[in-house]
Amino acid sequence: MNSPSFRNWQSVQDEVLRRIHAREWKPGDLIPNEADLAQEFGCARTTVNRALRALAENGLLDRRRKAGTRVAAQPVAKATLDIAVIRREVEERGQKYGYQLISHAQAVPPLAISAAMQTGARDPLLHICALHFADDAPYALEDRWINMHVVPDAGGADFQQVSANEWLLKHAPYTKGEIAFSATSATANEAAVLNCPAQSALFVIDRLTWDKAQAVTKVRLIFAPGHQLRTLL
Amino acid sequence: MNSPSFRNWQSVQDEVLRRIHAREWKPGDLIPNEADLAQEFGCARTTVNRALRALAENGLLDRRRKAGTRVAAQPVAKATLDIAVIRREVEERGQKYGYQLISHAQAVPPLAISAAMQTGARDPLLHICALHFADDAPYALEDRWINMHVVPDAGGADFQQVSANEWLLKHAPYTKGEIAFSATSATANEAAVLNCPAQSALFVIDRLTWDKAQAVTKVRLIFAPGHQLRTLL
DNA sequence: AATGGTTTTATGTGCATACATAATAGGCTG
DNA sequence: CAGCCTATTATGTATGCACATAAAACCATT
Repeated sequence: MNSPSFRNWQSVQDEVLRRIHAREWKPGDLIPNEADLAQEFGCARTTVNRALRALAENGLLDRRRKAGTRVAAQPVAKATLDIAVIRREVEERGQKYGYQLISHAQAVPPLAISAAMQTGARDPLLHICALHFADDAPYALEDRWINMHVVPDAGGADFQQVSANEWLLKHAPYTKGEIAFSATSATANEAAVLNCPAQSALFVIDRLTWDKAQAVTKVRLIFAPGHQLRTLL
Repeated sequence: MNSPSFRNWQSVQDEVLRRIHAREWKPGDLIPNEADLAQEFGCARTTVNRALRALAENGLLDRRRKAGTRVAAQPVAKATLDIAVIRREVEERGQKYGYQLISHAQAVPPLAISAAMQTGARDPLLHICALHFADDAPYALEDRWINMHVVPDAGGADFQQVSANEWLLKHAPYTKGEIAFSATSATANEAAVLNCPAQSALFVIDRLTWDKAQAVTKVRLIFAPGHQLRTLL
């Protein structure tokens, strides 16, 4: 059986994947180098490189210069979550999106907030609370602090109509951010707003975004009971 | 100001990022085509392509043949989570890892499990419960079902010593999987094992992996209170 | 045997060129 | 004007070549 010739990087990738799954190359194994594979597959080294690089980005291969390429011993599953605007998230489930502003004011934030955002302990920030609906049922509660020094325009925005979630994406660019997922027990207030029993276990997303060295906004999204965030591996 | 010449794809990427952040190219805008950019930057089109492709993979650009490249209107934040083996997760926090098997038996699973795994309603599966520790405190509770038709070797494995979590990664390859994050309220049993009050809000990861068309394993990881899953954007 | 410098090697990247492919735009025909 | 066909265009990718770079392996010196 002479090599059936793999002429594009996708098919090279598929063949490498096949060998990994078939355990011809086991976790931890060193695989042949690019030049050899290229010859075996009857294609250019660039093509093999492209395929292997893609697999390495997905965490299935470990590559190091000179040391060579080996099958990842512990294939760190890279779950790529798409965190979209809430409106889109709801609409993509085929539900009707609704939005209601709860409060909107300048205030000096709790220390935990100003510390995380690295703003002065007495600097006022714009504080916004809003509720997102899916088919008229509460979907998520948004509790957000905005650094007005970084986003001065936010003062003039009409958060009755457009959610801060959406407005910021369009008007406030960020260079980096961090995101955390956790669970929280519903406070009396949260339970009332989300229309669920107090103490319910709720799924939470905390996000903090930065523009260079300045914090742009910190937001906590608390989802109604039963919410799941899913993705494929 | 003559172009300072961007000679590698990283610097091209940086420059494109700068323009996006500086709003020279706003969300939704069509940006110049690869050939033009290549000329402007004084590099080959291949290099520009590499840079733009990487940005598109990160969701910052939308590219379509002939239609061109535009800045993503709603930069769907792609959070890439690294789901590692629990032992590594704990050790990377600088804590001591511990593991204890709770139960290990063949049993006919609840309907919800056999349905999700698409096994026969009366087919027995291998059921494993175990507890992971960090610095001697309960860290996560693992509740797992294994399809022994797909992983026959699992019968002989010593799950007293090695966690199923780890054993499977090494011995059972999978071709695809799904993962879901949510919150749950601690049952009396869970509370006892995790050493926390009943009704505590707990963070949960559900994972189901497949080898081709057959389910390999379905696992629920319930974390001790306060657990956060974090990543950078 | 420890040390430090040099060679070797596998991956990483850039470039010029060619062709493939998707999708729009434009033109032709009825 | 609707419908179909064709030309155009931007991205996608394969190739051969060259050189860059990291890191392991080797060797010589002390």
